Amino acid sequence: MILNPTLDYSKASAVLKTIAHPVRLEIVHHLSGHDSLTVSNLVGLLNIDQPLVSHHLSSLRLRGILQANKKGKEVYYSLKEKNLIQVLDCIKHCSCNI
Amino acid sequence: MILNPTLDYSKASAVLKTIAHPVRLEIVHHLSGHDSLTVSNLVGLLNIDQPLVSHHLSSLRLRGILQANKKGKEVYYSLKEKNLIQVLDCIKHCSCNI
DNA sequence: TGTACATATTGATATATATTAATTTGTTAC
DNA sequence: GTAACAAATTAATATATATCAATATGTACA
Repeated sequence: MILNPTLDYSKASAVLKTIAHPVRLEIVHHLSGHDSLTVSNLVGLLNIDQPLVSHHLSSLRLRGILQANKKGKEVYYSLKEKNLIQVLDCIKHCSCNI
Repeated sequence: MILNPTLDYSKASAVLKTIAHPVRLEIVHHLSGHDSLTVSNLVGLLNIDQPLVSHHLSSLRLRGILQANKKGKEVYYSLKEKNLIQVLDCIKHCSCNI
């Protein structure tokens, strides 16, 4: 365990930038409450077009935040970077929803 | 105290987007360790041009993350949204600096 | 008043990101 | 094979953001 971590501003800002979008934030939020969800599941939950959901999913996956798991026709997405649950929770509890 | 807060994705993503930049993240980080700092202080710490520092400071101020306090020639900036310290700390402790 | 200093603003340009529509790929089951 | 479905990709366009250089504003003090 790292006791006195410092901040790599570039890396940290890249992660924040990736989740700093209403749709991607909602995706991460939904996935923090489920083990995994398919693209269709998310399309239903988010109520936006499938290609757009796929696009956001792929950018989240490319940056290592999600992981994809193909089973037949469906692709199951899950949160790879579990630490983000803590970050979301912190944001949720903060009144920083200015 | 709010016990079971939900997430306003638009607001939360706007806040995250604002701090999701290496320079602005570093500014917030420095200010989380000091009561307040002048623009010159920050120019020295960040080692980038003054107009660019001012520009980032003003965007952080406009979104309610920092507050400015003019004393003579100098402007003292401080963290208005103290909850962000917790968010930064969380990011720092997470291995989510992918 | 005028000079020096701290900070902010503007305009120009470059770059990144978001969104939509249309199409494609891949899988299952008939 | 082909129809139906799930998901991904592409291309086109719109929008937002970052950066730099130049300049402006505001304050203090000789």
